Amino acid sequence: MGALRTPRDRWVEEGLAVLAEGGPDAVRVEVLAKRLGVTKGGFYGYFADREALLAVMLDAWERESVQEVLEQVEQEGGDARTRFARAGRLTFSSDRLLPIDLAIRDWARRDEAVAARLRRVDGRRLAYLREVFSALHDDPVDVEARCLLAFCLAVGHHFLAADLAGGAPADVLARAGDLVFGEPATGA
Amino acid sequence: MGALRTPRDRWVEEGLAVLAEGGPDAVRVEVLAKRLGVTKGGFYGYFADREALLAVMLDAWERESVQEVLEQVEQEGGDARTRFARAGRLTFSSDRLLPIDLAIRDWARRDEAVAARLRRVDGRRLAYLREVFSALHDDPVDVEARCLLAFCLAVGHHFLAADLAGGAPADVLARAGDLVFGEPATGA
Amino acid sequence: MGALRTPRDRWVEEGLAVLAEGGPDAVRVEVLAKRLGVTKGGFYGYFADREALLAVMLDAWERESVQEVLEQVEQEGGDARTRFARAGRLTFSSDRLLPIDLAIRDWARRDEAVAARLRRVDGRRLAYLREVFSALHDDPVDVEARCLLAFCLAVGHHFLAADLAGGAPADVLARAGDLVFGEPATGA
Amino acid sequence: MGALRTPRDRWVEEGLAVLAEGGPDAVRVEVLAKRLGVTKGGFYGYFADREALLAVMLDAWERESVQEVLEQVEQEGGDARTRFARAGRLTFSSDRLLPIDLAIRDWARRDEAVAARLRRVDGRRLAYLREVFSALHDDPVDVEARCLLAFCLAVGHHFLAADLAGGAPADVLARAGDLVFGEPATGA
DNA sequence: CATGAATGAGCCTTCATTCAT
DNA sequence: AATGAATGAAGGCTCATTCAT
Repeated sequence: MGALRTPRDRWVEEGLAVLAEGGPDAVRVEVLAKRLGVTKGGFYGYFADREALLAVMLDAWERESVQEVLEQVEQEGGDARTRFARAGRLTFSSDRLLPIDLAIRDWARRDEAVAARLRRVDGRRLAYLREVFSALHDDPVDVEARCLLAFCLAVGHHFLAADLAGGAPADVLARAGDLVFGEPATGA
Repeated sequence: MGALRTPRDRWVEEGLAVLAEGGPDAVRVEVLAKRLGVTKGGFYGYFADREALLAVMLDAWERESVQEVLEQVEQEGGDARTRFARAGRLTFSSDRLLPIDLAIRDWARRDEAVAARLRRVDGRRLAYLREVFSALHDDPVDVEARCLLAFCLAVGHHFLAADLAGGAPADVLARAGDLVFGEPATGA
Repeated sequence: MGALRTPRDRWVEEGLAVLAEGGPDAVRVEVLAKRLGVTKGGFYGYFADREALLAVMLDAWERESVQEVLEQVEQEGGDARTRFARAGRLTFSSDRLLPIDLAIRDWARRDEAVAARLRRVDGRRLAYLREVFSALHDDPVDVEARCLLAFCLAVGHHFLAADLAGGAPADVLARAGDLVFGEPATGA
Repeated sequence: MGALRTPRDRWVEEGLAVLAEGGPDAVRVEVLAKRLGVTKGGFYGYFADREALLAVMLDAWERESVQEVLEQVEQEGGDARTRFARAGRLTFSSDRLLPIDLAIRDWARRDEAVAARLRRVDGRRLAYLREVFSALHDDPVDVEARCLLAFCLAVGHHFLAADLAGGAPADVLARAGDLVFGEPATGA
């Protein structure tokens, strides 16, 4: 998807790939040029400077990670938990989007402009989560608490290194999901 | 605590401070020298190169974040939830340790040697968590799921940017804790 | 006056404007293109390279600063001092020509080809000056000395920075003129 | 004089030499490094950036061209015209100072900070000139006019390219001096 | 012709590293 | 050990120039 649209887009695409791999400090004009097989001089025909590229990269990520994901989710329909799972999968299981998302989360801790963008994105995701949980629980505090847990689970387990992280067996993850969703069937 | 022990330790200390503020890429010999008020040439009397400092920094962090925290927790005693809360507070509420912990989590995603260390640390924390939850729940799968949730909650919410993150009201956080701990008494 | 004749001339015109503002180093193809609202690629349809433009710029300046000025001066007639004053005004009071003239004077100190052109131009101006002063003074040495002084006064005061430079009151400038022209009537 | 004092001074010295030869745009860190036989990296141990060097260069020039010249002039004594001639010779006949002075004059036309410095320097020179001429003439307007002429003569003829400039025979220059100084004995 | 795209050289600046003192 | 000085590699940015369309 978007292998090589305009040459400008290729810089953005490659920038996001490097961001995912090495964080914002690794996004260097020279590195991108080498990966794209062009010379770095050409970069400045598309962007005023490195900062400008980073901004455009964030624009692209913001657009892609909210609009496109939600559109796809709603198009396919399903009940609350189904749609939630699909949104989560699209965002947090995408080999492409997930590492970018995690890199931006770390970046946001040091750069207020990035934090503002992440707030916008997470805000929309949260709104979506609230909608899902509101269909399952009445108590507003309960809904908020479950939103928080779901979000932390989705994001946080990628920052965990113990065996429980990637290596958590399916039944443990499923049980954790049950706890968050509050399935009364859990105990059964 | 350990403000300026040996001059070598001061490099490590300052390195961890910069790591917390700007990530591993920001840990530059020149920056540390300026902050310490010495010349960078002296650095190489203590460390072979920049890599060596990073390794020693990780050693120091590993020691401090596991041994020292757990020692202090066990020394003061208390029931499961109390000891858990204290361990969490020592690790995740420390103005000093928390930002280092988060920086290392991100770093670990790109550097396998760092990831290995974080696995060791998180492994010990997880073992402690398991102990806590085993006292409250019998089903091993349940215990694992609650460990996972507790850990994700503790770590993950620092990587969230929406209003729910830092701005979550106390009652929402408390309810989330209840859900994780599975206190039947909460709803009553 | 010659605002936009042929598109080629517009490059020359703009080049001279930039030369006046920032000296020869500031005459860059990219800058001119931006000021002209075209792309720099088109430049090479008119000029072999940057050097060629500089040469054509000097051609244009030489033509304009000698032929056109003198033509206009002679056309209008008058006595020696009147014609001199007019020539001086046309050259050294023109918002357009003066800054170009000064820029080229400095440039000539570093580039022999430019110096050669300036010698041609100044030579013709000097010949004109000689004519003027010969009508007022008999001693050839006196004429030469007054030519030198008049020329230095006209050119030099633009390179002075003290209060006497731009801020010289009218009566001081007039008195300096009297001294150069040697009007015996001045003291009377 | 000042062949190789501190290594830092060598950068300044070389910077002034290049300024004299090629103007401020020619003062490039890389060029200076090559001329000094060192690598450009070392430059930044002495100066924050290229701008800082330019500022220090101007400091050095200002000091040298005012203090040192006037000190030497006054030390040796003599009558007005003698001291004036010596000051002029020290400033405008120095193979070292003259080209720097001319380069700075041109630079000052485009850079207000440089213009401010040149105003300071020219101001002090003008004060000195006034002193000289006041001893010879009573009328203040006359004194100012002769100051202006003397200054323009000293500076301006270096910006002239005609044969009259460098090639003016000694008797013409002497006569010009007579006109400026207003020697009544000239005709004798 | 004029444009968009790219090249390559040059320059500014940073920084890890070395070394004589 | 610590400093001052220097090195060399890297990376950001500019700009003259070329070329296909």
